Amino acid sequence: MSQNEKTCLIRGDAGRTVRAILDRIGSRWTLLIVATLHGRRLRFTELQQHIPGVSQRMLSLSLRRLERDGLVSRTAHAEVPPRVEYELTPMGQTLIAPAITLAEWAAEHNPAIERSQAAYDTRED
Amino acid sequence: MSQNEKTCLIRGDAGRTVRAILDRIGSRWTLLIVATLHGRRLRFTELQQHIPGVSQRMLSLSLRRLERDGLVSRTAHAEVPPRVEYELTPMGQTLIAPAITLAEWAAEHNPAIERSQAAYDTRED
DNA sequence: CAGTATCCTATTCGATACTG
DNA sequence: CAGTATCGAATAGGATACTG
Repeated sequence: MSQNEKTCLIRGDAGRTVRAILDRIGSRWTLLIVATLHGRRLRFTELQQHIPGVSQRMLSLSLRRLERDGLVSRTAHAEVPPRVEYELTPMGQTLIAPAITLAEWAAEHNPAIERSQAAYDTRED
Repeated sequence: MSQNEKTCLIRGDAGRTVRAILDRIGSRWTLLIVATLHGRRLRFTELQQHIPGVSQRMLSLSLRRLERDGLVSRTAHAEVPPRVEYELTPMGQTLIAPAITLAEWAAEHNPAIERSQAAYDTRED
């Protein structure tokens, strides 16, 4: 299968799928949460401490969405005070690899992108 | 390098980079434009025809951002009526592979995600 | 043809306060 | 501890009209 055919995954019928995924992982905190949960289970407060800047509200909303998508599992222990633990589901773990691919691209090309932006902006001034 | 170390690409200092990238490709039309330009150069109107639902405004804004990032090049021919052609830069072409990786993940797991969502929603009713 | 400008709506997100 | 509710600011995005 050529790369050009594969590109249809983004453009074609599956394109709606890709948009649906990007609507999720494109959300500010989602990918960060998945990466933070990689290889361990954490409580709500622990997650919040590992992810600087996330508000209770956004952490809650993002976790609920990830749970609904079946990427993260939520385990509430019947204790006082309450204890809730989050971890990646098997499907959630499969997202790690593509996420890393994207991250490596980002890390590799970011310097060039920033140079391009700077050049563009000085031209436009 | 272990996958756990690589995950730091998402969480660590490079994490800001990843967010910067996601702020771009996470934008509704960006990835679609890149995929549409894969292997060919197209004019503004042609792009609009290939990407159903995109408004002039969003196509323009997205192209300007991609151009600023150095992922797309814009060539204006000095003619009447004006003719402007867009194509991927070499760096823009390197984005195709990671995008496909993500798209393949999306295509493969979307059925399971939709089942999970349906199950979650009926539970919550 | 290839845009930009303007207006308006919807969604996202942060801050704060409150609860089982 | 682990959230939800509410409010307001910022941003994204669509529709329409106008221009070099």
